[in-house]
Amino acid sequence: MGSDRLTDPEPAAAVDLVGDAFRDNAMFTIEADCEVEYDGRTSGYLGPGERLLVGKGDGTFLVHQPTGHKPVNWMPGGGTISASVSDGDLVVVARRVNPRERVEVRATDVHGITRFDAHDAAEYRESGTEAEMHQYIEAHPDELETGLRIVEHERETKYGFIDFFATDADGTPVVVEVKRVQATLNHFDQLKRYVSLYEETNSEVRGMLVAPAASDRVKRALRDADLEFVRLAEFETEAAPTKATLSDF
Amino acid sequence: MGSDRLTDPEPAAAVDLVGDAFRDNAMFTIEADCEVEYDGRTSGYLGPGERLLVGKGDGTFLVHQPTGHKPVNWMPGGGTISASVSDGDLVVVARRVNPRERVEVRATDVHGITRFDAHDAAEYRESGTEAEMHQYIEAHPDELETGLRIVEHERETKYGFIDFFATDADGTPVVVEVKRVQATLNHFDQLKRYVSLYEETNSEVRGMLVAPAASDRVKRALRDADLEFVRLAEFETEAAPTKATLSDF
DNA sequence: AGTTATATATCGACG
DNA sequence: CGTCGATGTATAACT
Repeated sequence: MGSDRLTDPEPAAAVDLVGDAFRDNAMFTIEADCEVEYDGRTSGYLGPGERLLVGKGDGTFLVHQPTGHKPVNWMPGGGTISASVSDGDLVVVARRVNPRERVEVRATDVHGITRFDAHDAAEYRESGTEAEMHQYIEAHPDELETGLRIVEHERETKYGFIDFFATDADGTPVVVEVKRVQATLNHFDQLKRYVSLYEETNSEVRGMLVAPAASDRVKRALRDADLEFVRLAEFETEAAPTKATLSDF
Repeated sequence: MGSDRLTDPEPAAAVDLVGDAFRDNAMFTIEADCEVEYDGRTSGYLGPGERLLVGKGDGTFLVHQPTGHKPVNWMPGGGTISASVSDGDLVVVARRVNPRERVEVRATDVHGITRFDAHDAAEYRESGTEAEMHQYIEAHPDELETGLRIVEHERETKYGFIDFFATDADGTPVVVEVKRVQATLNHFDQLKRYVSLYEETNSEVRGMLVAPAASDRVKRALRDADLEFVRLAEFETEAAPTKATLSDF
């Protein structure tokens, strides 16, 4: 089918297109002058202006202003999208139940509306994630410290999961927390929580935060708590090496 | 001007529209069969399929699959969007410098492309945020505990910011951490970090986590650490009361 | 520009 | 379905 387009449609025609698209599991986009209201986890109101509305078959609904990465209002998938005419305006409502929330758009002027029956079976494949960093560490624990031996990966404790439970060359236990990005105070907190747990039974336990970088404040917090920072910036993945592309930087 | 639309355009025409739109600070949407490649903080590839592409004048670029709230690939604002023809395909590239990253879309079939010169001066107004919860607590500290007195809001320490520094009826200092949502282990960590700091000089300091709810695990962690949970679910805002709407739940 | 904390975070994994 | 931790998190506030 591809895409259907209405330019400057009557509200009733737009209502039909939205209803049909949602029923048929299709996407739609609307360029419109509108007001937006949200009610749910918080509540909010956006006065008149021109925005791009996007709806998907899974109930996802987005209101995009002319700038910014994030939609100003939205509804994640799982709910329903419906449309109606009210006082001569197109009104689109996206709702869901858990949590109970609702986005309502009143469009006083619909410039255009497009239906798009998109078919997409592909899945995004990504390299360089924290999961791959874990694989690398498991295969090369010496990169963190000579003689380090991984005992367990993703060990569960009563206060959460430890990335790695290891022992050093002397046999002292080491709790290892790994971050793909610059370490934050919250990451320090996480490590501290796990280490505190082990200190209840073994005061000799060490704690190691592994990340490509950390701010001075984080490093000081670690030092004050007798925890360690280990820099690990580069790691090779088991997957295919980086491919050259036509338009490199 | 409103919106311009090309249906099943030649790649060269699409290139012109994208280039003009970005130059003129306008939004554009493209329905296309395409492949996507990302390189930057990580790298990834998305095989052929039909997606909705959205570009904005600030450099924001989004690739939306038929389902899901989040774009499968994106570029936040601040960078540039450019288009070209390569091997007969429309290629759109969005880049930015800090961090250095790039999204490249190769569209083998462009179903449609729409330019939208959106004007929007309105700002979103929201109620029920954590900032309002802070205001409420500052005005009604007794809601947390009888006799509690707020000494300082957003106090900076060497380990980060404390939501409230207070004293109880006995004059004992109380560190208060406030969450608008159900408390998590990370929130417990945060409070623990601040309290630990004060315990260095005053072992009598109390720590209070204020939230609408907390899981059993979090409550146990708090109890084990001699910290307290205070439930605060409802609070009135200084702002206008909730308005009734045409389409209530 | 760097750091910290919030978010209607969303999402996925696991129990 | 709740809980927990990662995210190419983005974003705002502040230094």
